Amino acid sequence: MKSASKRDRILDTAEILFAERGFDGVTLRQIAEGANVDVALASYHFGKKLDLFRAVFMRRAPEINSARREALEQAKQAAGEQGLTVEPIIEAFLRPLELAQETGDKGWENYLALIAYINNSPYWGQQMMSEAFDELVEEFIDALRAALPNAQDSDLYWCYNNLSGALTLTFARTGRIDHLSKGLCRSDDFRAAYDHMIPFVAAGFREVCGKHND
Amino acid sequence: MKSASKRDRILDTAEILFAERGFDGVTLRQIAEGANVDVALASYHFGKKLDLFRAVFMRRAPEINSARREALEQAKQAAGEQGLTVEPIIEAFLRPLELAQETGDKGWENYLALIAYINNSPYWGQQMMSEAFDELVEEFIDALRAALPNAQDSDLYWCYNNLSGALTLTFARTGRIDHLSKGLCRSDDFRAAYDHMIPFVAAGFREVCGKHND
DNA sequence: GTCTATACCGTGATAGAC
DNA sequence: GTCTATCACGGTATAGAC
Repeated sequence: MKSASKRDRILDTAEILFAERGFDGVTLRQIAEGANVDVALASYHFGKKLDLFRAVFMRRAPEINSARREALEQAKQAAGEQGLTVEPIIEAFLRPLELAQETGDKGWENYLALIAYINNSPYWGQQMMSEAFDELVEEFIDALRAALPNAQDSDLYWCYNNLSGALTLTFARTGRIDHLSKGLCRSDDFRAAYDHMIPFVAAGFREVCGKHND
Repeated sequence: MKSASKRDRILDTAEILFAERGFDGVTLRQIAEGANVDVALASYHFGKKLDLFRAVFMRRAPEINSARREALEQAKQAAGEQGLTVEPIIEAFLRPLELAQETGDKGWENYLALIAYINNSPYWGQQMMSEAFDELVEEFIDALRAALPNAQDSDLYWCYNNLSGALTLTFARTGRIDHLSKGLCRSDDFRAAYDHMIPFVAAGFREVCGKHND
């Protein structure tokens, strides 16, 4: 937290703190202290506190979107003529997030926790999440619609809601599952989380959206 | 917000505000104003701000736990000899929450949003959620273990994690699904949410935890 | 352009007087 | 059981140094 530009250090520190304590739980002074810069520098670069928050949130969103888009494209290629099925679509939506962990980049882990905070916040949730991710989510819904031709649209969206909730709780890494399972599961084990989430979610989609398909 | 005792008015107002803005997003002065009491009265009754927060969170937890426990008991009765299957267990876990909406009690809706906030917060999450709900969750895990005799324990807990995330995102009523679905789904329509969540989650459990059962 | 020091003024939580 | 007073801390604007 010394080598990067001051502007980046502010973003990095803010990311950590916002992820941990939310928007209101963090002060600009804490961020400045963590980034080793003057209090006023955040305002200089980003304007109001909320603008800094948005800047942190929007910074990494495009990277997630392209990684997911690329994974979906590759899955389409691999599927070829017969078209995509549910499982690889879900896989393409989730697996790119695993890389965030594998690279050992703490910044990414914090960023995912920040998504969890925003996605579950009635106050910030709708507006920011939609702005950052809805366009890409629509592409995945389209793919799912094609894979589940008898699905009603409302069913698809409700199923996506289930997926989104399960995913972002994992992002939050609250440690609750560690305690509940007496150490059997660790909430920071993204690999295990996705290994269980993908078949879980795929089965859910098929059950709810594939009924008239039997 | 005038008839109840001042102590209750503080709890009710705090519940609304904490649900909307989280712990740090709310001030004691706002709570006092909303409850029409003096600023210091909250401290008198509850001690520190965090103690008030805990009091709000712990107030309704036992009611949820008994409603769920009772629903599980009834499902067991109904199943009789052959024992419970997955679906009615999930149903018993989720349907009691629907009553919160049907009674039109805004307090309950706010309380559920508060659960969403806590469940997805790395900072408050593990400790408070576990204290309030883990004992009962273990009873449901036990029931699921019996219904899915070939399941590994870690699989059960990961699946519960998916359930928990999907459920609490619904609690949060962020309005995102409204926007994403262009009005087709409404995030405050708990009935529809559970109608889709129950088969979704049940299928997920069977898929992940029933594999060796085929 | 990038950054620091400082000052402002409103609001925060809380202790102690009433 | 209630209200007041206090004081630290909040975000932000500004003036000017590098």
